[in-house]
Amino acid sequence: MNIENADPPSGRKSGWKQNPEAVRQDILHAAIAEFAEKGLSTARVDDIAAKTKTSKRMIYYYFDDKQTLYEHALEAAYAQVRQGENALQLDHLSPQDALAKLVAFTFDHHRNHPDFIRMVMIENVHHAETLAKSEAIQKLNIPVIEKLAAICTRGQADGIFRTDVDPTVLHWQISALSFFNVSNRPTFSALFGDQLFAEAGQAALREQVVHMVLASVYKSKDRP
Amino acid sequence: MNIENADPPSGRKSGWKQNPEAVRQDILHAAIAEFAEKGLSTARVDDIAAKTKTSKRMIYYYFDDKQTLYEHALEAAYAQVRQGENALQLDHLSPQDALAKLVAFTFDHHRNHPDFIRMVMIENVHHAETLAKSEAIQKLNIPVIEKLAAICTRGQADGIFRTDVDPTVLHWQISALSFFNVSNRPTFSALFGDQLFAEAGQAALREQVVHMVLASVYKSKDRP
Amino acid sequence: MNIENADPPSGRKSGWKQNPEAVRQDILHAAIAEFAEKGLSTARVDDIAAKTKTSKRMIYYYFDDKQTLYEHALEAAYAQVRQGENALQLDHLSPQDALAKLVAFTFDHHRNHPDFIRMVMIENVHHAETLAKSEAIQKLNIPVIEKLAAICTRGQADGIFRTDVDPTVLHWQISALSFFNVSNRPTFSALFGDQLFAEAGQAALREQVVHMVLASVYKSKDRP
Amino acid sequence: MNIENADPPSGRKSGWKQNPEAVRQDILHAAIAEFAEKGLSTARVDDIAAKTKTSKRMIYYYFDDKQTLYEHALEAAYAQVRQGENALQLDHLSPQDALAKLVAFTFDHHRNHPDFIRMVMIENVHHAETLAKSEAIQKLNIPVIEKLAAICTRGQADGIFRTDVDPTVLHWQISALSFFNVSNRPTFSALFGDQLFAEAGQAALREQVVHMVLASVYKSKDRP
DNA sequence: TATGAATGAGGCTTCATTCAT
DNA sequence: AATGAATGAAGCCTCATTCAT
Repeated sequence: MNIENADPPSGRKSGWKQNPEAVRQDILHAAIAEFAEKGLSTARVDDIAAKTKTSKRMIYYYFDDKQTLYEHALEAAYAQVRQGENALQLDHLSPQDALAKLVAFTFDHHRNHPDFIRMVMIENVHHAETLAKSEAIQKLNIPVIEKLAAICTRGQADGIFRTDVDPTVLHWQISALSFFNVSNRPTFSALFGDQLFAEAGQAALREQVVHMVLASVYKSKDRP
Repeated sequence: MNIENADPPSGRKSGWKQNPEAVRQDILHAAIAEFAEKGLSTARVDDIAAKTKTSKRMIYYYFDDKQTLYEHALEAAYAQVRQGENALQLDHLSPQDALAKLVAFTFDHHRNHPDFIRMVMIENVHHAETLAKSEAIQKLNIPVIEKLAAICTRGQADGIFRTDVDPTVLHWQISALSFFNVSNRPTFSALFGDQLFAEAGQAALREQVVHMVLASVYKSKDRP
Repeated sequence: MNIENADPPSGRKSGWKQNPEAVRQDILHAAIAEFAEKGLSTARVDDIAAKTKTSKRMIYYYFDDKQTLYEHALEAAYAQVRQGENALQLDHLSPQDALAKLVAFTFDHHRNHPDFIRMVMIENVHHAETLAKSEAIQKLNIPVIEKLAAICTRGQADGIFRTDVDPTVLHWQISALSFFNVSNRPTFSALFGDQLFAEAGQAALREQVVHMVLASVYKSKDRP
Repeated sequence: MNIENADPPSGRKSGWKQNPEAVRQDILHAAIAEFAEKGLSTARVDDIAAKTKTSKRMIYYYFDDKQTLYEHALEAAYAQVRQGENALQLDHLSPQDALAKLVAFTFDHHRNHPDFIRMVMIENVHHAETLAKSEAIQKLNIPVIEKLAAICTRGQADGIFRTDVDPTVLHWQISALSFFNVSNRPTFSALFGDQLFAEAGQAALREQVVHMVLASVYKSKDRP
C-alpha cells in the first residue's frame, strides 16, 4: 500500500497512474469498505468508484464485474486479517499460556477488524457461495488450525489437556465468542444495552472468554 | 396459520379471501422466508408476492413499503421464536439444572429456527436500525434476562454460583455459542469441513457449550 | 391493429391505455421497423420506445428483453407476410397459370415488404438462431410448400410438368429470385446502376423470373 | 500471406514484426472473419484483436477506426473473390458453353466463399453505404459484366441467343441464384430442411441453375 | 378489498477510442 | 513500430412503487 505513496516516476502530476498494482489496491480498499458497510447488493459500484482515485470504468478494467470485485475484496479481507494472526509467536510459551494468548489475541483482533467481520457476515447471509469457490481463502485458514493442533499436542503431552480435545472444535469455540462479540453488537446492545461493549465490559468479556476456553480443555483436576 | 383454513365468514365464493388477517399472515410468512433467504436488499417484492396467495399490490395495501414489510417480518420472526422460549418451565429445577436446560434448549432452538437467525444476521448487517426502532421487539426480550437473573439469584443463594455472575453476560455467552453455530455454519464448514454440523458433531458441541457455560458460573471449588 | 383506433372506452384522453393488446401491437410495429432498419444489435431499445405511444419501460413489461422482443418481431413479420400469401386463390387456374401467378405474386409481395426481407436478411446474418427456435414461424411456412405441391401434382397429372419437379426446389428458385431482388438491391445498384430497380426494369425482371421458373418445370417439348 | 513467413529483414529478434504489410494482412484477415461472422456492429474490435498476432492498439495504428477497418475488410474480401473469377478462361469456348461454365463456376465460387457472401449481406443490411463510397470495389466488378457482354455478343452473332439479352440482367440472374444459395441457407434450411444443402441437393440445384439461365437466353426454337 | 397495467429513477456493464511511454 | 492502461459516452435492464378500474 505504500506503493501508492511512492514518488511519481518522473515528477509528473499523474504519476500514480500507470501503476496497475497501486490502482488495484486502491480499488480493493474502497470495495472492502463499501461491501462491508452496505452488503453485496446494496453496495453501489458508483460509490466504490467515488472512494477511489480512479474511475468506475477502471473497476471493470481490473475486475470484470461487481461479483468478481466482491470475490477479490473478500479474499483481500481474509488475507489482511490472517496475516496479522501469523505474526503471533506462540512456540516459546507453555501450552496453556499459548492458548490463552491466542484466544485473547483473536478476541482483540476481531474487534479491531470489524470490516472483516462484516464481510464474513455478509458471506454467511449468502450461504458462503463466494468463499466456497475460493481456494485461496481456504488455504489462508489452514495455519490457524495448525497452530491450535500444535498447542493441543503439547498440552496433551504435558498431561494437562484432555485427550479428546479437538483443534477444530477449539477454533469453533474461540471464533464463536470472538466473532459474535463484533457481529451481533448492534442487536445485542439495542436489546440489552451498550455496557458490555464499552471498554470495561469488553475487558471483562475478554477475560471470561479466555477463561471459558481454557476451562474446556483442562482436565477436571487441573482446572483453575 | 390455521386461521387460513377458517371457514369463510359467509357464503362467499372466494373463501380465504376477504379475511384480512389471514392475508396479512400469508404475506408475513412469505416475507420472512424471502428476507431470511436473500437479505434485505436482495429480496424482491415480486418474489415475495409470488410466494403469496395474493398479489404484489396487496403487499402495498397492507404494509406500506418494503422497509415497513421488513419491520413487521422482523417483529413476527422474533415473536415466533421468543414464544417458544417462554414455554420453558425452569422453576422446579435446581439452578444448575435450570441453567443447563436453558443453554441446551437455546442451542437447539436456534438450530431449529435458522430463518430467525438469518433475520438477526441481516439486522446486524444493517446496524440494527430497524430493531432499534421497535419497542415491541425490545419488550419481547426482557423475559430471557429475567429467567437468567432468577437462576443466578437462586444459584448464588445456594452458594454454588460465583457472586459476580451477570445475567446479561451469561446471555451473551449462551447466545454467542448458539447463534454462531447457525449463523456461521456456511463459512465455517466451507473452510473446515462439515463434520461439526452433522448430527454427532452437533451433539458434541451442544454438550461442550453447556459445559462451558456452567463452568463459567461455578465457583472454582465446585466446578464439575 | 384497428384496435388502436377503437374509441376510448369512456372518452378519456388516455383511453388507449389499459389496452394491453393494442400496446403490444404498437411496440411490435415499432420494433419491426427499427430492427429491419438497423439490425439486431444496432437497433436501440430507446429508439424503439421513441417510435411508440408508450415507454421503454413497457417494452420490458410486455417483452422481457431486447432479444425476446426481436423474436416476437420476427414472428410478427413472418405472420404478416404469410397471411398475404394465403389470400391467393389458385385452385381455379390451370397449373401453369397458377404457378405463373404465384411467382409473379411472390416477386411483387417481396418488393412490397422490404421490412420483412430485411428481417430475414438479419436473421441469416445471425445464422437463423432465432428462427430455428420458433416453431410458430416454422408452421407458418408450411402452406407455401403445400400450395406448390398441389400445383406440381396437377401439372404432372396434366402431363405438362416434368415428373421430377420438387416443390421445395421450386420454392427455392422462386424465393432466390424474388428475395435477391430486394435484399441485394443496395449493392447491386451501387455496382451496376439503378436501372433494373426502376419501374421498367422491375417489370422486365418480373417477366423474366416468371419465365425462368416456368421453363424449369415444363417438359422440353412443351416449353413456351 | 506467405509474406508473414518471409525472413525477418535483419537479425531482429522480433521476426515477423517490423513487417508492416504482414501485420496489415493479419489484421485484415481477422477483421473479415469477425465481420463476416458477427456483422458490423456485433463485431468487437477486441475480438478482432484477439484473432490477431498483434494488439488492438495496432488496429488503430494501421486503420483509423472500426468503420475504416470495415471498409478495408470489405475491399479485401471483394478483391480476393473477384481475383478468382478473373482466372476463368472462357474465350475458347462456344458462347453457350462459356455461359454454362460461368454460371456453374459462380455457383461453386459463392459456395466456397461464404465469408465474402456474408460481408455482402451485411453491406446490404447497411444499404451499401460503404460499398457506394469505394471506387476500388466498383472497378473490381467491371470485368464480370464485360465477360458476360462478350459472351452475349458472340451468342447473338451466332444467332443462338435472343437479341434482347442484357448482360446486366444476366448477371442479376446468376447472382440471385448463386448468392441466395449461400446467404439464405440458414433460414431456408431451418424452415424446409437441410437436404437441398447437402452434396446431392447442391449438385442438383447447380444443374438447375445452369439450366434456368441458359433457357432464359436461348431463342425459343433452340431451347434445350 | 382487489388487480393488471404503468412508471421513473437508477443500477450494472459494454464499447470504441485515446493516452503515455 | 508497439503496448498496457485509461476513458466517457451510452446501452440494457431492474426495481420499488403507483395508477386506474
